[in-house]
Amino acid sequence: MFDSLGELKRTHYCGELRVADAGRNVVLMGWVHRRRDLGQLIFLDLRDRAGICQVVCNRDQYPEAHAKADEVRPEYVVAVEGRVFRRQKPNPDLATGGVEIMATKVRILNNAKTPPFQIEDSVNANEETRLRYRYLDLRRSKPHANIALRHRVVFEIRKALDALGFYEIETPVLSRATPEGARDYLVPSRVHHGQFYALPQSPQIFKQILMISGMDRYFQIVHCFRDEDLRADRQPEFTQLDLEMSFPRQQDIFETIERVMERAMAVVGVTLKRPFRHLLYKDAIRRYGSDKPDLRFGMELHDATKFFEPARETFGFIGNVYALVASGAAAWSRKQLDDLAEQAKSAGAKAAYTIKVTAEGITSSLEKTLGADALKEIAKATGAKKGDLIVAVAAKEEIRGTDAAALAAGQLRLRLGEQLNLISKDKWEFLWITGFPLFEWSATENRWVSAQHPFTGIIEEDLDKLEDEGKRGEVRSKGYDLVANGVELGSGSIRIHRQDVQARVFKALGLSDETARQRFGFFLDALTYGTPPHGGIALGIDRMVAMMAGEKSIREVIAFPKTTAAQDLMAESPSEVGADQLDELGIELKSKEKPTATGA
RNA sequence: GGGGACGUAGUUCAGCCGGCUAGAACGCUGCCCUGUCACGGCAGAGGUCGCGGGUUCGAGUCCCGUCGUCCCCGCCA
Repeated sequence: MFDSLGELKRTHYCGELRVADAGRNVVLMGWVHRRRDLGQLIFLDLRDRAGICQVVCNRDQYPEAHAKADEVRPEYVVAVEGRVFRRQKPNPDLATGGVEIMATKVRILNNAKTPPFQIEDSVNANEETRLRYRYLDLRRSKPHANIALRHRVVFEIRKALDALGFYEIETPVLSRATPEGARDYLVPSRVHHGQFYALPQSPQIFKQILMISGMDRYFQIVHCFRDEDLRADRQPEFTQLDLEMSFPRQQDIFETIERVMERAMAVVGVTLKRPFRHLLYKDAIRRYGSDKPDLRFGMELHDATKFFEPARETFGFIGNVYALVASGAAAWSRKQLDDLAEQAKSAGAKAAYTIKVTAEGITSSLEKTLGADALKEIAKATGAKKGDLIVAVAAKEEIRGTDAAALAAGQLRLRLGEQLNLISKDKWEFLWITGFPLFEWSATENRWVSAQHPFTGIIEEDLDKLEDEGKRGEVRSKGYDLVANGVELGSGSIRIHRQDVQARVFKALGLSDETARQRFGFFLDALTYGTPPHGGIALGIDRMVAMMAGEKSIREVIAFPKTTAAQDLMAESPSEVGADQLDELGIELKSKEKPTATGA
């Protein structure tokens, strides 16, 4: 039943044919999307990556082609030779709907089992099935379009950076473990038993060394690895646009990225306003309760602490109180208010205190405690209008070094923005966040840790605070984040290029000279041989493309993603390895799990 | 590590307070059909109700455990 391709040459993609092609002899190749058998006539919808085209097989005119079409089933791979005809009854739902192919020859190049789900965007298969048969899933137009979009975005990024004089340089995938930060993926060495490579969490040190090497401008579209639990926006291996420049002002890095983003966004027809907005970290927290604020809507936080001061003990709240104005929510039902209280709690608030501003006046259960005048003042201070609901929150618990109440209010702001439909889907708000603290307090480790990584530069006037334990939380870094629509797309910094400053940071982090040498010795050595001022950034390609594609999960823009249990359902990785392989690596398993009755 | 949702034909799902000989749609198989395009018509096949245990006269349904997928918290410099 199978035919060979022979000398047959494809002339067009199925999806490209138009009325202007009528009269042409063409050869198409693709998958049988659907077959409609009317007896004398068989219609085949032939599909390839460009789209779908209808093929007609007529028993009277071309009996052999018809006989082949009779054998064909969905997802068979076929070649069709024929002539393009203008259709008498066009199909407006199809890009190629104005034409059809009268088949003179049909060749069956391969058969196919009945697929577990139909290759059709409108047919929902659950993600587990889709991932197990990812090759079939990717035949569908939406997943295909996402992967194609990713290609175009990455290609534009490469073109933009090439135009700006960047070299694309590959850095090692087998490297060394860096105990700071996320858990490493380790690869055992066969040659050196007991020693391990680590897969890079980022090429951070290598790209800085490339600056020391005089490469001046480096970039890489690079896979990075972190052995941490997964989320909709987190995979164990993910792709970054990593770049680094020598002798840059912060402004130069911003301009570079803004140009790159401008070209990338143009792929989906979005024109970005340059330059991007800037916001200081402390202002982002104070005004939006987030270090990655979504600026597609307003609803800024109002500091209402002083109004709530008389109730501090009664309510037993700690820290500050922030108020949000939910416009039009004064009319919310009891159930909606209950939901709001629930959401406030899950956002980290102790409770949600509400004040209704209506034509009849200002009403709230807070009146007893705060007094009617205070309510009026709050309404005035927040600018609430009639019909609005003021929601005030305090933090559930204190978090050292951060304003927990602001963060809770920020979370609530996002949910309210969504509920009140304030977020327009086609808006794009990019901004830079700067002025981050260099250190943050780690409650689990009970010490100061780098907010970003230990090579982040320091604002000069704060250098003196490095040695002052009490002021460590006040040291500002030269780091910056790129935020778009409330999503952190990337972060970077001007780096430390002086070894004396680097040594002081390690000391402030509580790393002894010895430990620092042990972990970063080769890098510290390199720093001493004439390191230029340098800085850079890394952007998450998966998140970027997911946003552009309108997808919630980055799995939708990764060809072969892993599940939340870090498995590849198609390739069935990770997998056990043979005893001989382990033996070669000098590895002995501690205990081998007995396969369960239900096991794979 | 913790919390939540889900798991029933190939697929997506329904199955109420325990009575099921487990249904629907799509898909699949065979036959018919010259203008279909989610073709249509007729006939048919297809199930370890994720897995294990328990309660019960009786379990898809209730209970316990377990496995898997997804979402969230922790974690992710």
